[in-house]
Amino acid sequence: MSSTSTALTDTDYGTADTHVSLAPSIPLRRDAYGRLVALPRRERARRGDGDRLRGEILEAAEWLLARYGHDDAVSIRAVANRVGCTPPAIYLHFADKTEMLFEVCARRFDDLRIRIDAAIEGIEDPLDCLKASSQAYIRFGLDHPEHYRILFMQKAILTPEQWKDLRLTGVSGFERLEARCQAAIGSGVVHASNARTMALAIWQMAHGIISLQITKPQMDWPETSEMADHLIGTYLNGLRVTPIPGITPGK
Amino acid sequence: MSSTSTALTDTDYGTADTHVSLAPSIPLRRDAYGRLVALPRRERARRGDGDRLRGEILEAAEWLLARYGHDDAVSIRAVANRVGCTPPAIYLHFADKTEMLFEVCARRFDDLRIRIDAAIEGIEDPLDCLKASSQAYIRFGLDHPEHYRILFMQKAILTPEQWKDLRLTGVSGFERLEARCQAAIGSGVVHASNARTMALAIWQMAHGIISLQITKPQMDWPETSEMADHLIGTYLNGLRVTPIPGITPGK
DNA sequence: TGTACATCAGTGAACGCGCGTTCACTGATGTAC
DNA sequence: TGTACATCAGTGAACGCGCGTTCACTGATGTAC
Repeated sequence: MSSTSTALTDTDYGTADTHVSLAPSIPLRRDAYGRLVALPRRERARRGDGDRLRGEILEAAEWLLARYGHDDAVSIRAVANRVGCTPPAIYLHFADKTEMLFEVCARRFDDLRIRIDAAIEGIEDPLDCLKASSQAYIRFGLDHPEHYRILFMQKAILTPEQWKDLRLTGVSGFERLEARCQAAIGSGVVHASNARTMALAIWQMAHGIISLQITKPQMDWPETSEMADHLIGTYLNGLRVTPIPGITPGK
Repeated sequence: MSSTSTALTDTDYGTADTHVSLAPSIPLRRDAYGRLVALPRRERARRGDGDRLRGEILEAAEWLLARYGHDDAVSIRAVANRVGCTPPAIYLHFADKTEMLFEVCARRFDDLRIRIDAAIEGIEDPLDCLKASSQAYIRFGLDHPEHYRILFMQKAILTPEQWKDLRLTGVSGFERLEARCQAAIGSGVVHASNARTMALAIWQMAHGIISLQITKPQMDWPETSEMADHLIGTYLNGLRVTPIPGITPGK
């Protein structure tokens, strides 16, 4: 399903409570998180194959993000350590740390498009289509909470160029959502002032569901897809030209 | 309106990492790194008056948060510098940095209750009441984006004890929202399965509006109260026992 | 077939920084006698 | 009315850490002649 897979089953040089099984010849030390990390051990790429390291860096960053659940764990040094190169080598492939992190997240979000397309395939009814795409978006966000946090829940650590609306809306799939809203309006099922307002509303709802659940996991949330169905379904019902009286969809 | 006012017009003694412009009468020294820092200049509290510093610390933290717009600027050292005491003095009043930050935010959120009460005063219709309280919540969040970010948009930097549901829901006013939803259901205007689901939905919508606007201010958002009216009004319309066909409230 | 040389893919060591927190101490102030 | 003493409200100096980034360098590899 995803193009950049994160193998959490990879050897984790890991936490203090696990037994570490490494070839004795590999030099080790502990970093700030108490992880045992291997000192540089990677073989340098053949000439002309320099981009190999770029991919390995992104994979390592992805792994750290998934393993430790916070981008604090994705420092230049930690990435270099996991890759088996030295910190400066990262600067041969990325201008700075921000660019590296952005690339990790943007890559992951490439899958979103695929997931949404799969979710709405074959659905004729424009409202069902909107519900299905929202469900897919929400599921995706909760499946990749760290990527979602970095891209959509943080102060703009990313440069303005990276966050030009184009890229932002491209990554979140906003334009395509807007098109689906336009289709719903065009079909005459709903009565809305304009597609943009409608799309923003749906995005805000989906974002609310995802982000509150990410920041407050200890709350006793109802099952996600039911919650989403209730919220988005009820909103769409409220827009209907012939609404269904007081029926809470999905309940 | 707020009990702890932050005077942004105060002299800015700067954080350690910014260029410092100080009144000439204030004694200066250079720290280990050559930075100009203000010497401690606060007079120590009289005996029995030790809690005075506690208040000054909270004020300073509040000021830094507002001035620099990010809690990165609220370091123990920066707070101490602004107060005119030394860093260790802060530990006489707070167990650690997290507790200090939590107190700053919780204090601010005491005002939320007042704002919501003022917003719904005299409103009879239960749906109008829900709309008004949501509007107030959203306005409050956008008026204090940093506090909102720290409490509701970050990884749990706060200890579990601080985030026991009790405190969380108390701070956000969730229980009172739930009561208003129960009132709406009781009045027979809406048909919803239960008040909790309804309250969660409204909270998610309000949170979506606030948090997306905080993280993506560069997007071309419609006017906030209109947006809120559209979203929450349409949702409530969808729940109505006798819904209004395709009318987008507030548009 | 050998050799000079440019280039690629990095390394090693450091710079300069800020951070939260601890620990031993101090000087003014109130109080008991 | 004076004085020993406990306590309060702090200070000064350091510990130990990780961070992003830069700069001068190096060794293997391919290529031109």
